[in-house]
Amino acid sequence: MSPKHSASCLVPRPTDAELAILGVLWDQGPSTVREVHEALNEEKGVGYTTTLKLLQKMAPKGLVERDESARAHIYKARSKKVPTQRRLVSDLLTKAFGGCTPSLVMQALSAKKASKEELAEIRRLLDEMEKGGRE
Amino acid sequence: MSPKHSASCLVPRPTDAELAILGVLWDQGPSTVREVHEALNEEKGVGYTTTLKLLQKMAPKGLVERDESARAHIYKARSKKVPTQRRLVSDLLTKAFGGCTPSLVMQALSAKKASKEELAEIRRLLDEMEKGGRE
DNA sequence: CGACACATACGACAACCGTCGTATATTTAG
DNA sequence: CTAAATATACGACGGTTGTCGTATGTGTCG
Repeated sequence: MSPKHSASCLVPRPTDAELAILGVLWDQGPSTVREVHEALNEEKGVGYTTTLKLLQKMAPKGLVERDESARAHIYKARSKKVPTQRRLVSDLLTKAFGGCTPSLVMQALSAKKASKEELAEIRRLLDEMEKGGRE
Repeated sequence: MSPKHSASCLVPRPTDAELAILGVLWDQGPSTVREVHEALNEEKGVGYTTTLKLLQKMAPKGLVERDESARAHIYKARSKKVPTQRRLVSDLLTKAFGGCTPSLVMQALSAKKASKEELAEIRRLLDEMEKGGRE
């Protein structure tokens, strides 16, 4: 039993709005409030102070950290992308699928038709998975 | 473009507690409040009136419907299992994975190690998927 | 210097979620 | 018939979310 994963248990599950912000930080790397805000507002129009407040609330939660050395504080994602994704999907798996992975995968595939390339990639994942850890 | 899916767009996304209740209704079929409550309380202890209120709030949302002909009202899931699952996973796909299905599948597989049988089943799904709708 | 742009801080707020207590009506047991 | 059990109705509340307005401090440019 590797003491690796489990990632971040103290960090709460990000809400939708928080996830959108994290997405920007994951994409762009450390950013000022304004940078986050503008990247976000390409999609939906929300006030600048809203983004600011969101970021401020996310810091004590451990979702982001900030560097206040400059006048415009720099925010940086603290919860990493992959563990967060894994956590969210794991949550959904237990809460909505009773832990049945194939069922979730099936719904994922039928929710959005995957391209031929994507299907091939998933197949490759299965191969690696079977080669690697055996149950 | 088949006018099939899209399922229920008026129905709001069920919250965690609502999803737990829907799970019971999907399993047991139409049930009284007490039946739902007791099935739910195998896991976690919550007051009877809490379950009652939840169900009452879910009715106007369209998540459940109720038959008040008997003294003990009978509640019945109105949002079906598979479309709801699909909706939830589709939501997660866009909000947390940028629509990249293989990434979601990969995280799903590494979140909970799937058994050999499950992996085989997923493979079967992929076969069917490739045989069926081509993009 | 003075005015304006821009940064953070922070209180307020409406909506929602899950929780429960209590009131009230109805059935059932004795 | 009366009392206990059981059902629904519903108000209330503490916590969270996402939204914003406003106050205030700090650069910058003419």
